[in-house]
Amino acid sequence: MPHIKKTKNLQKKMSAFEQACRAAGLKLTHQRLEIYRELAMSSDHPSAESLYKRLKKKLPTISQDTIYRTLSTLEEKKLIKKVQTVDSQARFEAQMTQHHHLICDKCKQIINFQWKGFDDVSLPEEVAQLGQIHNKNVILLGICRECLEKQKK
Amino acid sequence: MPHIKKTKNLQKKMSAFEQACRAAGLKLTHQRLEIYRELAMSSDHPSAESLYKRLKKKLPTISQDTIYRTLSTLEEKKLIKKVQTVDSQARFEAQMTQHHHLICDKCKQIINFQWKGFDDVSLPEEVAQLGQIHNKNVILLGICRECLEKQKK
DNA sequence: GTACTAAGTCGTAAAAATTACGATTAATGG
DNA sequence: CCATTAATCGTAATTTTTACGACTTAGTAC
Repeated sequence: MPHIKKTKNLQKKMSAFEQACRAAGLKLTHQRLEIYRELAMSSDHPSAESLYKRLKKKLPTISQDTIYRTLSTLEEKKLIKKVQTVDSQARFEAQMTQHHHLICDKCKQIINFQWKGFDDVSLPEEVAQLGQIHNKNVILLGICRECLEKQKK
Repeated sequence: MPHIKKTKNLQKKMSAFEQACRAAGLKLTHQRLEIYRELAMSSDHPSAESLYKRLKKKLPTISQDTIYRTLSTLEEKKLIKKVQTVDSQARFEAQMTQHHHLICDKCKQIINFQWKGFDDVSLPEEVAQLGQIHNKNVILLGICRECLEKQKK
């Protein structure tokens, strides 16, 4: 029953999030929880704008300010991540475990993937000397499987 | 004499750029050439805004529209690159040879580096299957040497 | 050189994305 | 339950990017 598993997973994420908020001194407001829940449920790395649209269904009075402010405080506290893109809209994800991104040139979709082989390799000495590295990530640009299928038709 | 070498280098870049423009069917306007020259001379991956400011000294009447439009046509024709960042302003570079970026959390500087070992390694099968990959890049997040020195004081 | 034509530019303004503000509301610790 | 203080709302300002029509210029052919 994959659906139930997913639900349980979300519940786990939510309680971990509540813990983390308390640890960071952030109040557990309804809006903050809902913003995080929405983001944690999304696999498409939504922008602030699209989160706003999705959340208005549940919370019709929520303001854009709340979305933007909440996203940036959560990012500051390292509870969510801002994703590197070339587009003008910033995009976010709740997935905090080490992973990498493939960005589709056509549909602008962002796909997560793992690459343990890369994670394990250490930087060449001359690169390591550039500074103190906290994070090492791969970004692939190309065309996703979905868009390739469409092209065939 | 490093300065002369740099100048020669720039001249080379400029004539290569002129060739490329002709090949792409782009007219060689004064503004377009100056925008490219400014970008090619910059190693700090400037934003449209800062290019605008720098160029106004030489071309006081240049408009923002021209900068933005030129940058996006040049990017379309693959003569320059838009850099992936998490900040709200897009940033650009003229450096087209394969390289990677270190982004400093403190000063937001973007530093180029080479990593041939990474460039040569091929993607794991399960990653390659995600789509047609055109580009594979590393992004390091951390603190640059310069900012580390400052901290010590 | 002159004239033609399409592309490019300028000045201005609109649109899109993000951030700010004061009044009000709600969460937390006691 | 109360007080304190962070967080939210509604609205508006700011910042970043894109668009529009009039005008200018580069490229080309004569």
